[in-house]
Amino acid sequence: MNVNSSAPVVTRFAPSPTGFLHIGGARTAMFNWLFARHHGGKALLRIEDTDKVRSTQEAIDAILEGLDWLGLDWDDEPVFQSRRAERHAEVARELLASGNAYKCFATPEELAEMREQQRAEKKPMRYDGRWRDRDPSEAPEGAPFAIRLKTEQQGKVTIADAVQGDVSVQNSEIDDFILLRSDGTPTYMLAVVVDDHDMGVTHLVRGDDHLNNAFRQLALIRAMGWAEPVYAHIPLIHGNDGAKLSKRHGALGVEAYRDMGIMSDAMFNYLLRLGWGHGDDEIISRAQAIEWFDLAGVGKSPSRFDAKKLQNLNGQYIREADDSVLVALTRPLIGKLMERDLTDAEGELLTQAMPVLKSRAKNLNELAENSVFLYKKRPLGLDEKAQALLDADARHLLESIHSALAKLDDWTLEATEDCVKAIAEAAELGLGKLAQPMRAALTGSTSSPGIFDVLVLLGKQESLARLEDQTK
RNA sequence: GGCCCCUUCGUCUAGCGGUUAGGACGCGGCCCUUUCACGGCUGAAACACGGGUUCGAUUCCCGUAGGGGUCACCA
Repeated sequence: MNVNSSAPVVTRFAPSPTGFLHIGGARTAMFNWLFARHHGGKALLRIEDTDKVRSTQEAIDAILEGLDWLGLDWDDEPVFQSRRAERHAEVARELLASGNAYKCFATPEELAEMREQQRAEKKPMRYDGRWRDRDPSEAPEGAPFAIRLKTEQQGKVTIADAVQGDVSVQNSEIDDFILLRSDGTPTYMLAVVVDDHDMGVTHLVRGDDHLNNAFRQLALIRAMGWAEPVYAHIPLIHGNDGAKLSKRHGALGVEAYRDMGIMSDAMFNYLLRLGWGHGDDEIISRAQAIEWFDLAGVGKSPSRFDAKKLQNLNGQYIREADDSVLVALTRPLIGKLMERDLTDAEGELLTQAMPVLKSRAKNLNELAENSVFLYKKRPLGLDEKAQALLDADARHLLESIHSALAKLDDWTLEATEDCVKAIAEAAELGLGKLAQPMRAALTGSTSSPGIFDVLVLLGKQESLARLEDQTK
């Protein structure tokens, strides 16, 4: 039945460029890519830009960029569906010649009326086959016509879906749909089937909103006598309210998550685990994903997008990432916050600070924000909490800390810590009593990496100066 | 409305006839602690319902309910 199942795997991702690459599309792209890579096959890209009105170049760029950000690469050149209209029409004509399709002279108005009546009678709304057996000569001379597929009317079809299992539909449910419009342009149904065939696609991995279409497409494939692909209809991703993810329900473009400071690897991992599982594994690298991915692991029920979990995953990826990678990603963000580029020396400082910075951020933007204290110009502006912390007592303490620290020759974690602890003991105060004012003075805020890390990172001169700024 | 699909903690999932129903996020508690995080330990939390089949159902079958998808000369 599935003629192609033993052939080398070819998958395709076929977005229509009417907007950005949203989460659902991104995951579909990933699954196609993963499946092809797992089997050592090809992953192809096709831009379904036949809707001239809604398709835009900006959308094409956004989609390409989104895929690239996710680390998905494609074999061969992308196919643009709009450029293949002539081939689509050729197939329609072939079907007409072989008697598998026929001319339909019904006008759009006439069909609208038909549907209206069906609705009124509460009957299923579908083309009633009024031109199926009529002779074209009955039509007015030179009248425009559409070409419809002559579909099977008896029995039923079943698709052995790799995700959904066997799905059957009565043939009577499938009407004679249009292949070629009266203006000679191909419909989506024709275009997909022809392109998938011509591109040699063996496995169709797509959202299950296409499950119903599969039956129509299969009818067309059989009429042409072409090899049947394996279908894999993956459940949709729902928004937090359980409805299909749409722009209204927070279906953001993939680049929005990038701008939120999500790392590509984290996004990839999160999307992978949305609808697909491999035992108890949560953190899965790309390489591991390619090795493990299969259609059997794809769940049948829709899943909801959970931003909290994405954030958590992102935090884990940040903690595990190489400092150099994080520096490269964060440096431009800091530049934006500072409204100037970092110097090389400042970049070097970021590298040194990264180990103590990265466990405190769940996204790259936060990481950048938490880093700026390193580069702020004196005297530092203090945030509200820091301000409140520095009362007269605290400022006095800062004075003694400053003078003690000033005497240190050895500006290390150990030396500074010993020094401050000695002061705390002498004053019979907890370390926190000293550390918080110091933090306020040194970073301008009440939270930061360990205070001795800050001291060492800032260096003796800058640290003492910042402390002194707040003794007054 | 017709047709199709789905249903394990709030969420993502493991499970594929016999388990104290496991993990992760989130939530609560405790510990660590100079803040914030990290980390460690720990607690609450699920098989939608009703019938079968079976010695035994979360697991297989059938209904019910709920949810979703789809019904264009859009893609």
